Amino acid sequence: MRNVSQSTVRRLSVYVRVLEDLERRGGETVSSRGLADRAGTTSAQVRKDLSYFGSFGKRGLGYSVPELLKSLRAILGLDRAWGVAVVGAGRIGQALARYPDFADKGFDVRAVFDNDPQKIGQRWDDLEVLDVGDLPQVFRERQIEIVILATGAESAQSVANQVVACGVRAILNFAPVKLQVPAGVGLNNVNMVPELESLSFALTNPQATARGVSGASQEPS
Amino acid sequence: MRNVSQSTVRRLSVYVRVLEDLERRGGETVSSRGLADRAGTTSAQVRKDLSYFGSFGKRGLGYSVPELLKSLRAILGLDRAWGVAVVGAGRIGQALARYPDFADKGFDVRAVFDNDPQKIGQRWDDLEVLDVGDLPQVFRERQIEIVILATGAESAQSVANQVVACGVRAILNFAPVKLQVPAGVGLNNVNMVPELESLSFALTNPQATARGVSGASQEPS
DNA sequence: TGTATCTTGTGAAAACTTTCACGTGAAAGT
DNA sequence: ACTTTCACGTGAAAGTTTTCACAAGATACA
Ligand SMILES: NC(=O)c1ccc[n+]([C@@H]2O[C@H](COP(=O)([O-])OP(=O)(O)OC[C@H]3O[C@@H](n4cnc5c(N)ncnc54)[C@H](O)[C@@H]3O)[C@@H](O)[C@H]2O)c1
Ligand SMILES: NC(=O)c1ccc[n+]([C@@H]2O[C@H](COP(=O)([O-])OP(=O)(O)OC[C@H]3O[C@@H](n4cnc5c(N)ncnc54)[C@H](O)[C@@H]3O)[C@@H](O)[C@H]2O)c1
Repeated sequence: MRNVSQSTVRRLSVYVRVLEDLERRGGETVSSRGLADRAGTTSAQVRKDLSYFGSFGKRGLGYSVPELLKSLRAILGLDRAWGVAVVGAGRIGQALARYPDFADKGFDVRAVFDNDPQKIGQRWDDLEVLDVGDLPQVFRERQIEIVILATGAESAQSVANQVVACGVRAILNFAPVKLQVPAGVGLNNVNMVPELESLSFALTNPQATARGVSGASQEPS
Repeated sequence: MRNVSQSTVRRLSVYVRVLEDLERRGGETVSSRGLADRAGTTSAQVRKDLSYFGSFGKRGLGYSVPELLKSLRAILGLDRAWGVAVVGAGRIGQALARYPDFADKGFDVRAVFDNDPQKIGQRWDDLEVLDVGDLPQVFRERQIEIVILATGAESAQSVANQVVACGVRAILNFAPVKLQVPAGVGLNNVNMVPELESLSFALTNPQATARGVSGASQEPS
């Protein structure tokens, strides 16, 4: 398995979601076409994506829903729980720390940190906001592997440095800064402003945005 | 200007951010290289991106910071204010509605809606949570053009239908569902779980994630 | 004026991603 | 057993995006 593109990985996520849904409904098998329609892509794309990782289907029949789900979960590393910490207990940090979907998907938020004495000690559900000074110790104790960074932009780089120094190798960053992290550390950024700006562009330049979209299947019947 | 790719538009956003920063520091001109280094891309990419929209630089000299900023703002539609509404006054809706960066960038959150009587009437800063039943009237009065959709997944499609019926042609969706919208309506999705899953993949398959990244300039000196 | 230096704008090439199309194996029915 | 149908897996083709590389315009300075 070499050189799998980011878009493929993102689509695998979607396939997992679709397969979970099918399994819940009692579906036994699904074809690349069935998967594609529900995931919003094409059957060829589904087969190509899966082919990077092996052969999972039966010719003439399709894929076994539970088996493919199991395989994809293993590929994405979703067959285990991950220890997650949120740093920055502001509005977005709170929304994220208490977002139930994370735990459902195996991303256990095991700690929340802030450096504001007003915030430290607050209890949210079964989480307590901890002092960012205790971060190294707590990270070790609670086996934190993924950090959700939700401090203000000015502190983001320094927090990133700290958590990397603690051995964390994956950061989901919400602060609007381009973080510098050493090679080998995974970094994904979530930026809302560019999302709005891309909508602004689409509204301003309707002709440059012919993108079909919406509703119909991607391929001929 | 035909067929500008989504990635180009996203990068234009970044260039605007970098240029604003340069302008604040009093920078007069910048080269494609200077812009690229700060934006995390390459000089050729910068020039190519800009070339879709015209010629903005002076050979031998680079780009005038204020002029390029003005041009890019016009291209992205950021030389005006947009009327934004948040639907769904839950945790994430609240964080978004009160996020000061939106207003700074010309995205005016002019209304927040919910359907929960407990939520309706709450005041946040100078926003009041309104009844989603009043949505059509308020949208007309306050000239809402972009909707941030932050309800639970089950209501998302029905809210989308409502706001499209009110003439809204741009939606930023936070609910984890694939919304169906008519052609001509811009739709961007923000999904946190796939972001975490892609980190999980990177942690699980380090060899498939050789991506250099981080710190150094993208191009030779 | 001439020359040296800089950096744009852009075709062409390379790299990457998606789509096509078909050989092949598996199942079902006659 | 044979035929038909289905749908995977995969090379090859098509399409898209990024990178390369260079001609040409602009400035600076002797
Ligand atoms: N609110 C949103 O909807 C939203 C959306 C996208 C991105 N963001 C970004 O997320 C970040 C947080 O936004 P917010 O709205 O929650 O802001 P906020 O000010 O409410 O929260 C920031 C929190 O981080 C804490 N903090 C600051 N420095 C810290 C440090 N060194 N260590 C630990 N904690 C520290 C602060 O005490 C505060 O509680 C910002 O960078 C913002 O740009 C916010
Ligand atoms: N909390 C997070 O960090 C987070 C992150 C990413 C995505 N999301 C998604 O955003 C959405 C909201 O998440 P949340 O954590 O804020 O949940 P929440 O339950 O706190 O908020 C949802 C709000 O929407 C309101 N609502 C429901 N149906 C409505 C309708 N038809 N019209 C108007 N309002 C309606 C509810 O009354 C509630 O106030 C969910 O789809 C969630 O999956 C949340």
